[in-house]
Amino acid sequence: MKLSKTYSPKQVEDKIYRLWQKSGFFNPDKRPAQRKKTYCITIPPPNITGSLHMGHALNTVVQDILIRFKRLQGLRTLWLPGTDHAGIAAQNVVEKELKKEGKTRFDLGREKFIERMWDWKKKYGNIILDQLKKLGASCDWSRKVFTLDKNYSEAVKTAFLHYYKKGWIYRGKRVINWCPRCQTSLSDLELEYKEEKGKLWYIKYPLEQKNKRTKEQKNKYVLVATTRPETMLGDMAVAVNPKDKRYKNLKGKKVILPLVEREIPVVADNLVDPKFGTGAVKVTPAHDFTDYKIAQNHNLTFCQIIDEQGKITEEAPLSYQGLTILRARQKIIEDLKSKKLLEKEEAYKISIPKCYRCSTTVEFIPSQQWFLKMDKLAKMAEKAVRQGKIKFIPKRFEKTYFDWLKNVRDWCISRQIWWGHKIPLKDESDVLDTWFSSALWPFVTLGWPQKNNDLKRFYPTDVLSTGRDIINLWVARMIFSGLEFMKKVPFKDVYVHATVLTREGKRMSKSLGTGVNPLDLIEKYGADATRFGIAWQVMGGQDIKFVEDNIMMGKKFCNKIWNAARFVLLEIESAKTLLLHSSRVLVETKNLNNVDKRILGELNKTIKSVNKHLENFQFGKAAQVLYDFFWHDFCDRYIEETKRVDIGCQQRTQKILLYVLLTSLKLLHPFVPFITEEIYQKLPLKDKKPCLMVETWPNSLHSHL
RNA sequence: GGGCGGUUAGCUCAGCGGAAGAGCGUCUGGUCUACACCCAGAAGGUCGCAGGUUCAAGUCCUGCACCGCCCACCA
Repeated sequence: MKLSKTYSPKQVEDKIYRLWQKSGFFNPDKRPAQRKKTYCITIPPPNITGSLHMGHALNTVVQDILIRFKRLQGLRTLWLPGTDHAGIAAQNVVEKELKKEGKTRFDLGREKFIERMWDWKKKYGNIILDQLKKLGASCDWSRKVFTLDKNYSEAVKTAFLHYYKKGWIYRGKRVINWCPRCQTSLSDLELEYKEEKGKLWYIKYPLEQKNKRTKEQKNKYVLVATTRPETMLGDMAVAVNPKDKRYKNLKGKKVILPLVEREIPVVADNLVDPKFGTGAVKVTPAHDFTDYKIAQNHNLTFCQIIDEQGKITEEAPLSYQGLTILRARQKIIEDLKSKKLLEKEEAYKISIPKCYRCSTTVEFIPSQQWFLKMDKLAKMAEKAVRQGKIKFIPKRFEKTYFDWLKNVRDWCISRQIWWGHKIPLKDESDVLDTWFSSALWPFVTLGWPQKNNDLKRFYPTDVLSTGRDIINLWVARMIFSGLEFMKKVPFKDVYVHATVLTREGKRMSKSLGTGVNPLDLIEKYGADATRFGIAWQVMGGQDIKFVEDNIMMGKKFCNKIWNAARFVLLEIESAKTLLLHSSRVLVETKNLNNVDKRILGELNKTIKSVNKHLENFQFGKAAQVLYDFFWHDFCDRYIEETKRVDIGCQQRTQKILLYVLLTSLKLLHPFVPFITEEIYQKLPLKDKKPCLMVETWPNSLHSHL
């Protein structure tokens, strides 16, 4: 029973984690004596390519606190873990490996390449889950799911065919986002816009001259402003706003598209912003979404001049064919200059769409793809939140969700990569957007489409905890999928956790070396200290500027807990037979002196406060309340008082010491599970549970104190 | 172009209508037996700026500035 003077996490953590795993109590079916009520969180499945960063750490801490809290309260608690196959992201990693060998995926062929993907997955795919264990995550590993498991694939197929039969999935040639490097389409949410310095070029589009002898018409032209002159090769019109008086006379006229020498009409459309540039814009239906709409409004045809490699197609004049976009741009500018058709150029800030997985500039090109109709699904998803069936915490993130749903376009669900779920139709070689399968996560993990026991018991799940960057990418799609396939929302609360930033308030970035590796923190301070320090900083959804000082505070606090326990164990050593039933509330309340009453009263307040804060996702507040009680009320005041106490009172004091310690351990356990478990294992209690993890959460009973 | 969040002690943050708080850091003192990753105590803030509401405002309202994030069809 002798404890070392300082707490050493390394001697405790792995041992305790093994103890938990051996107990089987992460699995709700193995845990004895619990209430019927369930509590379930399906983990946001990390990508198999991922390695733990501070965002994961924060999210893991949050979820594990909730799960352990509810488990102690006696609920049938399931935290279901798993990983995501991460289509493009994972494929890119293996393609990079291949590149080192001087090969591409096309050299291997589809089948071999997918074999290679699975090899990679087997080797590295579970690393991140092992890292979660280091943090103490109490997931039921026996239920672990991977989004390409056989059952999962079946479920995806079922879901696809369900939509297909309903007529909500259709195939069509549309302008889509295309990554020339990944060689695949991307959904709107898979783009990241980056602001760059660009230019705005003003180009003269000469008016068609029917009668060459009319002098007035000579040298007449429409001035058009563009940031992407190369797309002019595919222009099918020039458009102006119908209310724009400057161009009143141009209606019905035609202009000659420079360099191509093609005749194109001037059209009037409300989509044109008269304040931009000259108020007259070029219309390239094949390579711009707005232009595509304008083209539809005026029955214009396409002319695709950029291909899937990002090169100029044969639709363009010969001299430009095969050039890359940048080369084509240069040449076009030169050619325009020499023809004196370039009026001027201005510096201009421009937002460039980049592939969110490889940062290559994305092109807009027409392509044959599969789409999922969004109108009805979006309405369902919106309604569920409006009716309060799902709550966002903090509430303001509802807005992000509603705004997206309001304007959402049909979801392009086909991808031209190989790693993923194949579209389950004959002669289809495309795979589904990785988010199509992720969208089914909360119920497929529980067994859907089979109607098994887990699905019945645990769906709808209770909380989804996630970062704000995937509210639409993932959360919204889970919500409508849940409503469509289960007829019920997939979770009741969406907790949108803080973003962990650097001390300077910037995004943590691996490549810039500004990231903090949680594993380093665990190594340096211990898992409990890391958890407590992180939880301490979780305040009302506010972003966290990470400072390591807080982890140090966590470490000191752990040491304080350790030493308080040492003291209590020393104090009660003399009382050979013990003392407390772990489940019994206390001790008789007579014979208490004021010091006793005070500590028990404070303890009582602390229990109430911790309950309240945890129910409200106020992790930082709960941590601070506990810290304050344990350190100041218990250690600084009560323990110091007991050192002065008369010998006659000892036994009562011993009981209170043990009682307050035990109760504190229970309250602290969700935050610092390892150290509290380790101490619990050493307490002399009469009817000790096998683990603190499955003890009974304290009631706040002694209000009369 | 819209929207959201932030601006409080040297640092990171609580407080959101009634006498300025925590952790870390700093300083002073202490420590024979739980802990120096300790104890007792102290210093340190005209609560971003300017107006307004109120008996009373970090706390509510209006405007502005700076920092950060999100959305958008600025071609």
